[in-house]
Amino acid sequence: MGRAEIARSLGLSTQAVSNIIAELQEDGLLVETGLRSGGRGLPAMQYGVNSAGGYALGVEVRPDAIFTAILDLHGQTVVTRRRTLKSPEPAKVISKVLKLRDEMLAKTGLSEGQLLGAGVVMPGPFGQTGLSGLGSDLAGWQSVDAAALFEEALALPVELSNDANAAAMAERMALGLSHFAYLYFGAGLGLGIVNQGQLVTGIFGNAGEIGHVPVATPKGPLPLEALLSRVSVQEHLGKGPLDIAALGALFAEGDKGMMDWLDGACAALSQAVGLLENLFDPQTIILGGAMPAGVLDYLVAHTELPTLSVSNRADNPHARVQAGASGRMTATLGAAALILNRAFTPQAAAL
Amino acid sequence: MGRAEIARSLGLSTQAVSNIIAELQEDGLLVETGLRSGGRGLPAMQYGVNSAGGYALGVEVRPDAIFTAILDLHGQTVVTRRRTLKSPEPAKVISKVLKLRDEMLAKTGLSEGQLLGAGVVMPGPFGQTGLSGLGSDLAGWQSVDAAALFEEALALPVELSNDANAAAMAERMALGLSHFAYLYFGAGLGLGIVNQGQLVTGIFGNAGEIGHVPVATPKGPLPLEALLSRVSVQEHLGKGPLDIAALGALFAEGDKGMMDWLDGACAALSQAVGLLENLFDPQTIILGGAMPAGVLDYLVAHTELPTLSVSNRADNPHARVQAGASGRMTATLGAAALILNRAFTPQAAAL
DNA sequence: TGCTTAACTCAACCCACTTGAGTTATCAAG
DNA sequence: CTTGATAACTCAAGTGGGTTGAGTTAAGCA
Repeated sequence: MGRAEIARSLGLSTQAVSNIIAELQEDGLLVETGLRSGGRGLPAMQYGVNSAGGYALGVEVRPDAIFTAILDLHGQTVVTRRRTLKSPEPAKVISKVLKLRDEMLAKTGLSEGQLLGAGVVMPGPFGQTGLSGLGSDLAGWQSVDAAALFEEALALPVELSNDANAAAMAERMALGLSHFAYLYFGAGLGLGIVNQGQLVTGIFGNAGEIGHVPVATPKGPLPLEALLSRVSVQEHLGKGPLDIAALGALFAEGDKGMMDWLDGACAALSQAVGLLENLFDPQTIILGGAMPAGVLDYLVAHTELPTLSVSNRADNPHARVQAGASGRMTATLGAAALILNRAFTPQAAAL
Repeated sequence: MGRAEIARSLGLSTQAVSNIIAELQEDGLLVETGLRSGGRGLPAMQYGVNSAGGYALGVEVRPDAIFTAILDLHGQTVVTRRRTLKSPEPAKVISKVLKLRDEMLAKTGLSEGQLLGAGVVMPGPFGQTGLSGLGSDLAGWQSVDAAALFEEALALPVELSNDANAAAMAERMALGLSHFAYLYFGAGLGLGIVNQGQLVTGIFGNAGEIGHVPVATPKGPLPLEALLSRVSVQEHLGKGPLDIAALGALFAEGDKGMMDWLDGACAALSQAVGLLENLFDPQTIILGGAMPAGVLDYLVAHTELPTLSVSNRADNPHARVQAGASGRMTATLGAAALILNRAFTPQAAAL
């Protein structure tokens, strides 16, 4: 955008914008991106964010592994790292994260000072809740203030979030949506809710625990997670743990068990879609996370969209359900996106 | 609060606060509320909002009636009016609303200029959706820009909302909660969701359509609204339309049909509570609206709270479910509260 | 009685932003 | 090719909402 255009959209004078641009340019956060073509008057000098003006660190802590990534200001992945973990004990996690950070900085030639902040993803729910002890929480972290711990160790501002919320914010950056629900395939099934561009986190950051919501099946009500999650495919197939590539291969060859599971998953998803649409009135519902892209696409294509829904309207410009980013690193990249999102969106302190 | 206290909590200098207070006092929005007692130093002059500094108009349009109210800046009801309506045709509604406003102004001796804005409540969902034509929407309003229409007719800023959201905001003012879900008994069952002090409205303002969410019953899944709403009591009792007083009387005398209905309602509410808690992680869930207070209290007392919930935690300072304001005017007062809420909370324009 | 504490005022200052006039580069009509 | 309209941009002076720091007042406490 040019100065005048920015000024109009911000309600400032062009002079003010000029001053601010000069400052940001000096700090290396903005770069000229060429002159505007066509139109009357003096051609406007265009500006854009300098992708190298700063970097965001993303950290995902899993029970058995740590994933890290660095994104630039354009949201492009600069470098990623994965490391297995013997035990998720806080002290070990912290030292491993520091090591991975240093490795990534060394490899890319970046300095610690160029990191704007760190997004940290950990399995929720946070604190002692009625869902604790179901295997989804992280041993040794129940009574630890994780955000403060990382903040001190990394000497960076930290945003703590669960996997689904982080992945949702990454998708928000990519698609520019303001209202959506994000169904995230992790160990179980997570949900990120974005309303007016802001995450709906709940009072303790535990919003979006959709996995335990019951859905109707021919055999009676079952938790959504029992029909729509990686664990549920694996149990349905009965071949033990399978990684994304293995699931993708089974899907590609049209494996009977897989297609069978998909039938049940589509039925469950259809109910979840109805629920989410009627509760949140989103622009769209996005599926993403640790699932093969083909499976996500199949779910999107074959899920029956409920008619009894506020989203069943003729003037809806978005697909009601769509596939987002897939793969194992989705949440890690989303963690870093939390920092970018914070840097780029205005926050009002609510009373 | 005194100047120094305000300055600290706002991060401004005392001088800046002094200047602003002087201005607000001149405009009649602030009044001195006496000196602080006890403590060292010069006793602080306390200030509070002048309840007579402005007034908010609340309008609720129903298929067969119009309710209006005026609240002062403390949220106190100044005057209310009800008028039946033969047809909810836009032109008739507008002229009736103007008449009611003038009546209320005349009765209280207020002037039009003292009204800060109007909150308007209409039955949702807004626009053509998959839930249209189910009897909940208002004839003649489907393709009308209601907000603009009221804005022009009343020459006031207008906030348009559905009944549940409006009632939720009224409750927010009263209880000072930042995260909660509000189950509102209207014709059907509405839901208002507040996260970080802001309403979760969805992209078209239709969020919170919980009435059609299925819940499990011994006879198979039924819409929540079929078990937990005024219509459902009436159908269960089979005595035709009953007003709040009649329902309250039946409840007081322990009517068999009523207690029977309450059993089913509690079971349904229990499931709804689990759903809302796991999706939103609220501080509390509030029941309110057009139901006798006794019935709301009974529901709160006898609903089994699900254990499999993120809200089932020892350190939760709030009751998980509680009763809010009951009665027929709840949403109307909530409409006016929308204006007060807007006046008192900072809004960040999201990109 | 005198010291400490704290709220508040006064007056000078600061800085982000606006205002208004002037400059430059492009398009389009004569 | 010339001329005028259009639009982005710069320069320099001005403005207002805020800060800063010193001084004033009134209460509690030793």
